[in-house]
Order: sequence, then C-alpha cells, then structure tokens
Amino acid sequence: MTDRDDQIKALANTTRLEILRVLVEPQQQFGHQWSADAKETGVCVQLLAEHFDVSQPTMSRHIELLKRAGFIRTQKQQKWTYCSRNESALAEYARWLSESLSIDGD
Amino acid sequence: MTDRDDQIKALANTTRLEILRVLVEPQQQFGHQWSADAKETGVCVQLLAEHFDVSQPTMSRHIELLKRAGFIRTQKQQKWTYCSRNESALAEYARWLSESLSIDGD
DNA sequence: TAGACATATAGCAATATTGCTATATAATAT
DNA sequence: ATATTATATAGCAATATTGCTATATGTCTA
Repeated sequence: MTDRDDQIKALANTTRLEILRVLVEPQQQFGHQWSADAKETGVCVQLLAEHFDVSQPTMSRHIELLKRAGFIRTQKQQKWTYCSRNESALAEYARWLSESLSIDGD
Repeated sequence: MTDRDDQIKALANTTRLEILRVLVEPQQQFGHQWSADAKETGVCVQLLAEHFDVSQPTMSRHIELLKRAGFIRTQKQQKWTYCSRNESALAEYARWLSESLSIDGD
C-alpha cells in the first residue's frame, strides 16, 4: 500500500470526507467544545463521534485513516486528542488528483 | 447510494484512476488499435484489459463502474465498445471535491 | 450455418471495509 | 485509592470490493 493509495482510500468514504469538511470551520459545529478552542487547537475525537453519530472507536479509526493519509494532524493535550486539517497535504492531494486526471483548473 | 457516492467509489481504486489517465491521450498506449481511432472514438474494453493485465470481465466491470459514475462514455460500434472520457463530468467532480474540502485552486 | 471475436453477466472465493462491543491505557477528579 | 472521562486497540459480524472462470449474447466472417 503506497502513500497515495492511503490517500485514495481515505477519501473513499463519505463520513471521512465530511469530517474534513466540518474541520474547515469547526467553530460552527463545535463551538461548545470548552476544553480548547476548536479553530486554534482542533476538535476532539468524542465530539466528532457524537456529531456523526458513530461510536467513539469507529471515529477513532476514521481519524487514524485520515491521519495515515496525512490529511489531518492530531495533538494530544491532557486526555484529549485534537484533530485539525493539514491544509498543505489536502492541497497537494487535490493538485495531484487534478493532474492525474488531467483536469484543468477552472 | 447517491450519484456522488458512485463517483467517490469509482475513484477509490488505482486501476480505475489509471484507466482515466491513459484515456487522456489514448494514442500513446493504444495507437495499435486498428478498428477505430483511439483518440476520436475511444479504446475498446479488450485492449484496456490487456494493457492493465486483468481479465476481460474484470475490465468490463471497472468500465461499468466508471460509466455509472459518469466519468466515461461508451459507444458500441459493431462488436466493440469504445470507452472515452467524459471531461465535463470529471471537471465537475474535481470542482466539487475541491470545494467540499475547501481547497483553493492553486 | 459454424466458428471466431468482443463484450456482458452470473457466480464464486479471497480480501477489505465498516460498524459494533468489550476492554486496555492514560489523565483527571473526588 | 477509586471513579470518571477520553482515547486506542482487539476481535467479531455484516457487507462491499475485487479478481477469477464459465457462460450467454451479439457481431462478423468463412
């Protein structure tokens, strides 16, 4: 399994795509996170699990896959694991995909 | 399964991505197709199967999935099914993905 | 008509994905 | 110390994906 395959697989799931989406402006969905600022620090796994109505272990694995693909970064603080987007990796992937498919930017 | 999910799934596979890729300039890989002009008309399923070293039924299913996603078009002529890219669908998907991920064009 | 060729479909096996529960680990609070 | 909270991991079941072979269908050729 190459790095690129990890990325392809990571985005092959609607929930994971949505995770990346809500992390664009996490204040909107996770303004109630009190332990840390959602925008600055990221969103913890439990809140993501609740938001998407999946179990905590299930969310943990989604995060793991997104992390392996490089699309999100996590930082542990106390008992929380905060998730945030890795913009450069996402942009690089989008660039690669467009180029691979030979799609001109519009 | 929504249309968008069909598209997400269709691109979740390296071989299918590569199929779309070789169809950008099919003359390069399929210049020896004598029954029709590869660029003008498309590439037949059998030649794609050979090129990717998979069985004909396997390639037939890959094509079916790409077709369902709208990423390729097929036209039957005599006994052949010629495959070609649907540029507008590919561009639309790339646009949607970038937007969904909130990635600025570069 | 009989054969060859291109494709599609059915059905099977191997593997991957996804979700769950149970549980281990770590940090925090009482 | 014990309980609570957040997370990660292990293991299971259901389902999806992928590849194959066998075979049906359609087109063309001898």
